[in-house]
Amino acid sequence: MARVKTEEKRRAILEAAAAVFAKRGYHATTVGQIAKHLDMGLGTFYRYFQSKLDVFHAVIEEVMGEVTLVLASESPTASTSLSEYRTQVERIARALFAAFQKNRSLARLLFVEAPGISVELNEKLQAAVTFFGSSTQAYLDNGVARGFLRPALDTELTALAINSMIFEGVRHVAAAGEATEVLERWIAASTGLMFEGISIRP
Amino acid sequence: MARVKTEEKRRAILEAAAAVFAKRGYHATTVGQIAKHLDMGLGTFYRYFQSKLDVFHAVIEEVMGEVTLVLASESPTASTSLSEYRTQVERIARALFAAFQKNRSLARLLFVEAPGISVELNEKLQAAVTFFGSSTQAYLDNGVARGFLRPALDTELTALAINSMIFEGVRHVAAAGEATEVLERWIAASTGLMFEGISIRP
Amino acid sequence: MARVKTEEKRRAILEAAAAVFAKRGYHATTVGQIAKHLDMGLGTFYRYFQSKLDVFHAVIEEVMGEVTLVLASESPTASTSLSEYRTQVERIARALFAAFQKNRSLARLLFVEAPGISVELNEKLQAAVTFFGSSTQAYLDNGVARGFLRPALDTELTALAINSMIFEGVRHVAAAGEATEVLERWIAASTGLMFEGISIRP
Amino acid sequence: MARVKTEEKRRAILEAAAAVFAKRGYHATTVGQIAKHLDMGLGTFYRYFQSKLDVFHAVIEEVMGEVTLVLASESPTASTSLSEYRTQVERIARALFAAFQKNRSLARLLFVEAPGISVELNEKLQAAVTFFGSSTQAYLDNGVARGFLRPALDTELTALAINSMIFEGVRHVAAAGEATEVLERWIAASTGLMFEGISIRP
DNA sequence: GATGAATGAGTTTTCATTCAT
DNA sequence: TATGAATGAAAACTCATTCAT
Repeated sequence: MARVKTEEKRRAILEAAAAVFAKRGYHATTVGQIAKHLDMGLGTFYRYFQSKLDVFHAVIEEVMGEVTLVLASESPTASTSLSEYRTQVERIARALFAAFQKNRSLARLLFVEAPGISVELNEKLQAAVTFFGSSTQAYLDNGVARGFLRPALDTELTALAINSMIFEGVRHVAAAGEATEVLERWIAASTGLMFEGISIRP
Repeated sequence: MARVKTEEKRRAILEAAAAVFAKRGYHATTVGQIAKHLDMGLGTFYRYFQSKLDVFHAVIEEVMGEVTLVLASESPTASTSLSEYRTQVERIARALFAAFQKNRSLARLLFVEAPGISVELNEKLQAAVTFFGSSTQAYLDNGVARGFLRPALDTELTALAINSMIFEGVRHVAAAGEATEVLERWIAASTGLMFEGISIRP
Repeated sequence: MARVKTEEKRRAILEAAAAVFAKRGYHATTVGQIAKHLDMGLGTFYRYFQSKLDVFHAVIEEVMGEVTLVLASESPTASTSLSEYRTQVERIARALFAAFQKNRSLARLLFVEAPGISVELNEKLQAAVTFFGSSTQAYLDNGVARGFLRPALDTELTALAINSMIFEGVRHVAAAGEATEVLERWIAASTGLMFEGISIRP
Repeated sequence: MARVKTEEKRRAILEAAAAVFAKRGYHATTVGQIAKHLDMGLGTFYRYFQSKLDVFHAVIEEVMGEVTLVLASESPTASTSLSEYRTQVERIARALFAAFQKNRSLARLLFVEAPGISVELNEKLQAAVTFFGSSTQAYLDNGVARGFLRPALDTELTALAINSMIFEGVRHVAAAGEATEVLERWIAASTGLMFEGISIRP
């Protein structure tokens, strides 16, 4: 039971920290502000997290976990045709947007704050980007193998380029406030670019 | 003569600052480190820049200036055919890579550190991103008007998506050390994606 | 209980600050010296006062409060005869001397340091001087109205002149160390001057 | 000739320093400001004065010198009657007011800034006050000896009380801007107080 | 477990003074 | 003699972290 209570409190602190970090940024946030956000003693914070950096790591991991969850819910080899894959991509994109839509500032935290905080964090971020890259690459490889994507595709780097578009989309839409319309336009534009390119078809 | 010397010293401090900022990040950098990097008294720094933030602004503006220079050297309406435009895009990409190749960490500074430092700086960055966006959009509009790009193109958002790919490329190649080979692969992959998309042509 | 302890500590810092300020002057005093005076960490000071200027304001207000208290305990219209008024003046003078006797250097702080520190403080001081002036003027007006003071008296400026004598007396006696004798002489001299003037009576 | 030029320059710096000190106060004044006031190199200052404190001492001595000059132009034993002495006192008061009227802020410098700067300066000021005291006392002793002042006068402390009135008058009139009227009222009020006291004559 | 007072290392910034030109 | 670039000591202030209650 104490276990449960402890876990709950840790979770509460984590969420308060995420909120304050998202609002003020890592450096401008003080541990005192996080504590006050919960009407909690300053010292209590240190019973649940070792340091300010520690809770920031936890927040970032939480966010990365959600992204991972989205990716894990889809299979890279599920699609057998172009249209299936396109549908799958749109589904993934929407899920990612939704994850960040909950708290738009989290995107800023993840993409803007985090890499500048510590080498360790930056490496973790880079690892995640690489992981997302190989994940996307697996989808592309599947498409090439099944013959519905171009055979000459440099799947490794193309995967990175696609991911950058997706994450930029998250950033952009997150910045655009109430954004359902922008979201739809972004998905249309980026999947259009991704699947057909910009040049006119012969 | 004093004028010249002063300008030289200011430049030297600017470059030292850029180096240290790039290496350690804004917050982890102390003015003392910048001074020590030049074997210079701490107070001397303050003869040339008003504050740590001041020199950081100057560094960022310097970098943005170089990017602007690259874009300004090309005309959005110069290309009259698909192949001309594709050549132009590759030329711009190479020039951008070269600009950041001088000091690879500058990309990190610009894209990762800067937005989190001050509201003013963030706005400046956002303005630049928007500007680069409209610039790219002008190229796309030209292509649509001349009939060599898809007529249905959402040129505004597609421009942002393309830019995100390009800047991610800069980041990626910059991170890859000695990188001529990676650069060529990136350019091939991203222009391939950009012009033809990933799907097999009917 | 914490409330009480907090108030006590604040008071202790206030008194330590008064002592150091009185001894070394505002500018020559460092917050570190105040802290060391109490064998206290530097940061602790900033838990109780916002800044060095803040604690100085508090010290000055404390001193001005004591003076105001002395004046408030007497009524300008109480005296109905010359001898009553003379007794009242001596009583006020003694009370003022006593107030500053506790810590002699406070007079220096109030009259010498304070006006040069900040515009705000100077205005507060000027307001106090003006207030003490009108207070004294009320006593003089009472005496004129009751017919025991000279009818032609310029009560406004004469009040200021009298006050300057009194405060100079405070300063002088404060500077004279163990001073009962000097105090008595000063009171005799200044009330003699005040009531009879220096010229021989016809 | 060089001698003369040197003396002139020193004088110019002295006056510039007085002006800036008077305007901004000792601590807020920087040596650079004094130099700029003369369109002069910063280093040049140090060819004429050893330090910032050095020039401040010189400025204060200059002001005290003027006061001394006023006192020296009168003789404590010159007056042989009450009316002669009263005329003499008014003459001295006017001369003192005139000396400070040239630059009103000098009064603030002398009475407010100076005592807080250094122990040495404070002692010099105290010595001056004592000196002015004995000077005034000599006048009073003369009056008592010649029989036109009260024989019981405590001439030492009465002298200090009178001086405090006079200097407070300088301060007050100096603070009152264009002040001929205030000056006349002050002289009337303070000499009235000084010679006749406030009580009605029997 | 909870608290919050105490701490002091670490940073930015100023400016009197020096000294090479 | 004049200059002003260079210097670094000194001071205010912040805040993550500790620990006694």
